[in-house]
Amino acid sequence: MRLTSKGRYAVMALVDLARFDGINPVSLRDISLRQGISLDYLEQIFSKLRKKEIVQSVRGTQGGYILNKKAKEIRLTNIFDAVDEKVKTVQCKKESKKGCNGKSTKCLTHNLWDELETHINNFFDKKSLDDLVKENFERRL
Amino acid sequence: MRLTSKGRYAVMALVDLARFDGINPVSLRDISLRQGISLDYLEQIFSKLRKKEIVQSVRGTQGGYILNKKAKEIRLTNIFDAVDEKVKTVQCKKESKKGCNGKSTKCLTHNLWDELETHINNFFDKKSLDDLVKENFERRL
DNA sequence: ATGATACTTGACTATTTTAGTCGGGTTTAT
DNA sequence: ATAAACCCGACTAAAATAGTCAAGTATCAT
Repeated sequence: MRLTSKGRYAVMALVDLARFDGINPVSLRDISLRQGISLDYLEQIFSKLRKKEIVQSVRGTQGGYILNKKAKEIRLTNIFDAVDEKVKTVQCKKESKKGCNGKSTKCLTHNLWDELETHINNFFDKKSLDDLVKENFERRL
Repeated sequence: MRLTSKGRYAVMALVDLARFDGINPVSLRDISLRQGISLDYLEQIFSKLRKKEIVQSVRGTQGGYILNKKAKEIRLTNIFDAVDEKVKTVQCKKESKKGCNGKSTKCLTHNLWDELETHINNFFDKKSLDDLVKENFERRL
């Protein structure tokens, strides 16, 4: 299982943004340069973040993005959700009446994968953007 | 992040095998039919499991595979490791002196991804094949 | 012996996902 | 006016995934 760049970049970019937040909007160009992420790709990512109301945009010169909520209230879950970084341990649709692999019953390991999914999501639920900024700050002392 | 079929199938197949283990070798054909997994694909998977000494093969008619260790001693970690299902949260090579994304320092969120990796691997370390067989048995009562 | 069953191996391929790129906008401060 | 920035949709190359396929070899039952 691997984390995709989109999810990773979204978090990196938001941590970067959060560190400067409250003063001026931060432009994607700056984030792109600091974090080494393609500007075009960042635009895609921030478009999603804006639609999910995690950030607000400021257009025009001197524009950029600012957080739309307190960093403490933004959790990894929210970020990943916004950019469609989902945790998927099974193929089978949840809604489907059928079991896994086209069988009529749930596969032998269905519960296991559900547990795993919960385990990972718990981690994402616990971490807020604020936590990340603070951890990062402490590391630098 | 998604779990690949290879990893999922490996675990499903081993749980299936473990339930019949101790009596006779279990053929991949049977596992294929019961679990709805392509026989050819199972052969690839079991080839890896055998090389990592998780199963033993018995050739010829009435042949198949048997566990090479006690189910209690086989952990998800071992299984995933055998079939190259790795947990990868960062792109950057561990060995590389350089940081992430070609920068000279570690990325702002490097610690986070390391933590996540550990969190997931802990889950895999705790679960043994025996646990899975038992859980499955209890569900059926 | 011989046929059937089952493991063994390696190469090949189609599909899907990922990770972007590209080209055109629109808005706004200076 | 113009440059800096956001905005949007379509396109594409590369990688990973999920298999398939072909040609074996070993062993058992008869």
